[in-house]
Amino acid sequence: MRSHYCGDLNTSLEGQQVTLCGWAHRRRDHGGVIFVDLRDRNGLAQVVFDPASQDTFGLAERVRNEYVLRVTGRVRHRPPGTVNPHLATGEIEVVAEQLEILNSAQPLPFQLDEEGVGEETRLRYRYIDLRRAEMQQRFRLRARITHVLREFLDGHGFLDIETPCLTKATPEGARDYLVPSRTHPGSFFALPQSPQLFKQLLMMSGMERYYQFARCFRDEDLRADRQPEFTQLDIETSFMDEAAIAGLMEEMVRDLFAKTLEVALPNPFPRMTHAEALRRFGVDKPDLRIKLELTDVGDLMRGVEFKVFSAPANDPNGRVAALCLPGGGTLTRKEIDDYTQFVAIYGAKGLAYIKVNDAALGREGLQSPILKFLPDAAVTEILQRTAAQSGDLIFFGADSAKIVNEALGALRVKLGHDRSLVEHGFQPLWVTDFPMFERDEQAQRWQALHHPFTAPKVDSTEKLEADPGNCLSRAYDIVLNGTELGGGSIRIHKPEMQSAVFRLLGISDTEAEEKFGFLLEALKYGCPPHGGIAFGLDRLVMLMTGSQSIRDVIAFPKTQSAACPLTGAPTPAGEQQLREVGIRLRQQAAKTPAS
RNA sequence: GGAGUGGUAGUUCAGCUGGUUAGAAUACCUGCCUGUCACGCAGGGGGUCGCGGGUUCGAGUCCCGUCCACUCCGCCA
Repeated sequence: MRSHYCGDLNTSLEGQQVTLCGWAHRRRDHGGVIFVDLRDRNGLAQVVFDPASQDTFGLAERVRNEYVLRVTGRVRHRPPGTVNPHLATGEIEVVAEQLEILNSAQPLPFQLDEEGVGEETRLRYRYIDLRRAEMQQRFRLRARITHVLREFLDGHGFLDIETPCLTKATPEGARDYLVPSRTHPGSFFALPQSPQLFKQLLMMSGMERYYQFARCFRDEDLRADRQPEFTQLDIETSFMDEAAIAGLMEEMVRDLFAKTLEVALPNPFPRMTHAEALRRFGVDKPDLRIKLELTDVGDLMRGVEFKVFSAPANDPNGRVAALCLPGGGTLTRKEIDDYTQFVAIYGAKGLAYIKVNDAALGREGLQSPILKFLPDAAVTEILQRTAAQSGDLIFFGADSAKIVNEALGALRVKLGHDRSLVEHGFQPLWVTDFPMFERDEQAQRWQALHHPFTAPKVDSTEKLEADPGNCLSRAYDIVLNGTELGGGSIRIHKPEMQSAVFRLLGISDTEAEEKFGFLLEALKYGCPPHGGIAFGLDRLVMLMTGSQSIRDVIAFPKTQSAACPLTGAPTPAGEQQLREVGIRLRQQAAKTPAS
C-alpha cells in the first residue's frame, strides 16, 4: 500500500490499494451508498462507501463536507455510463476500506467552486480561499518560477545574499514604513523600499554577482498591481555594461518562460528608446500586443484657425497627435462621448475625431466637427500619415506633450481591449535611453527619473552640469505586455559624479553627507563599475498566471487601504508598548481599521 | 487628497417612479430514495437591507454624512 495524491490516480492503478488524504469536498448519499469527493492539492477523487463491500459505514455516515479524512481503499473502474469531468480522473473511483476522520469542519463561509466571491470575504478567510484549485495552481507556478530563476542565477555564479530589513530612511522616493527603535528613543529604522544601496555596497565588497528575492516596502496608495510590501528579484553585477546585463537577463527570462510555460520568447528582445516609446505609444511601457500607434500631426496645425490645435502645435512643450482606430467608424456618439470622458481623467480637455467614411473621396468622404478648421493639404496629409482606410476613425489629442501622451497612450490601450485588438501571447521589450532628470516645475528643481545613483551617459561632471535637462541615463526597463516588469541601470561608481548628481537634485553637501555619507565614503575605496536590475516578482507571476490582480499571486495580501482583513492588522499599540519605544500619540486611534 | 462602482440571508444576487409579512439560487438542518456525477424529491431554519441622521403618514428604495471593498487619477526616486 502506498500514499497517493488524488490527481495521481489513474486507470493503471486499478485493483491496487491506495491511501488518500484530503478534504471531503462533496458528500452525496444515495440510499445506503455514500459518495464523497475527496479533494487535495492535486485534485478531486471520488471515494465510495459501500456497506455491501466493507464495514466502514458507521464512520462514513458522520462525514460532512470539508471534514479532513484519511481514506484507504481499492481503485476500481466505475460502472459504465458516466464520467465526471470535475474529478481528477473521471473513470475510476476508490472503494473505501478504512476511514479515519482527522478533523471536523464547520460549514465553510463560501463555496470553493463558487465564482465571484467578494474580495473581502476571500481575504478574511484566505486560508479557505487558498484551497481552491485555481489558487493552488497559481502558487505552484509561483514556486516553480522562483525555483527556475534561482537555478539560472546559481548556475551563472550569482550569490544569494540577504540585506537588512531594518535600515535607514531614504529622503527621496516613496514614503517609508518606519519602525521605532527601543534602544534609541526618538530614532527610527525604515523598512527598505529596495535593497539598492546594500547591493551596491556588495559590489564594492567584491561579491561581483549578487541576487536576492527581496521583500520591499513602500507606504504609498495601492493599485491592482501594487501592494505596500512586495517581492523583487534584485540583481547586481560588477564589470558588466548595459548590453551584457540586458543580454544575460533576457536569457534568464527566456529560460524561465521556456521551462515553466513552454513559451518561446524572441531572441533578442526588441529594444526601443524612451523617446521613441513616448512618440509612438505615449507611454514608457508600451504594450506591443496592441498595434495602434500615435502619429504626430503638429507640423500641419501650426497655421490653422483652430486654436485648440494651433496653440499646442506652436508650443515647444506641446503636442498634437492622431490615433487611428481601424473600423472605428462604427463607434456610436455615446461611445465617443465615453472615450472623451475617459481621456479627461488624464487631463485632456476634449477628444476631437474624424470619421473616415470613404477614404477615396478625400474631404467629402469625411465626417467631423473639426473638419471645417482644417485646410485640404492638412487633411490629405493626416489621412496619409495615419494610413486611414474607409471605415476608420481618427482621434486627436492636442495639449501639452505630457497630457497628450498620457491621454492617447491610455486611450490606445483601452481601445485595444474594448475592440479586441490585443494579440495573444507575451511580447517583451527593453526601453532604453531614459532622460537623466525631469523638471519639477513646482519645486523649481530637477528630479531623478530613475534614482539618484543611476549613471549618466556622459562621463564628466562638466558635461552633465552643462545641460542636465537633455542628459540621458544608463537606465533600462524591461516591459512585458504593457507592464513594467523590471528596471535597472549602470550605477555611478565615482564619488565626484555622485556628488554632482546630488547637487543637481538639490541635495546639499551637508544633507548628502548626512543621508548618504556611507555611500560616498565607500565609493572612495575602489568601487568597481557596476550595475543591475530589479524585477517585480509579483507582477511577473501575475502576468504568467494570467491573473487580474497582484493579490491573486500573494498568499496574504492587503486591501486597498493597506489593511489585512484576516489578522486585522494594523492594530493600535498598547500604552506599555508605546512607552517602551518612547512614543506618545498625538491622537488616539479611533478604531481598528479592519474591524 | 480626488473621481467612479458597489455594500440586502453563510455566499452570489434580484428587489422599478417610496406602499402590506424583503425574495431567488446555493449553502445549512430534517426526512425519503441501493450508483450519484452541480443527483433527485418533500419540508425547515436563517435578514439591525454597512452605520448615523434627515425628508415623509410610510424609506431597502429619496437626501446628507460616514465607514468598508474594488477600479482609476494624484502618489509610487
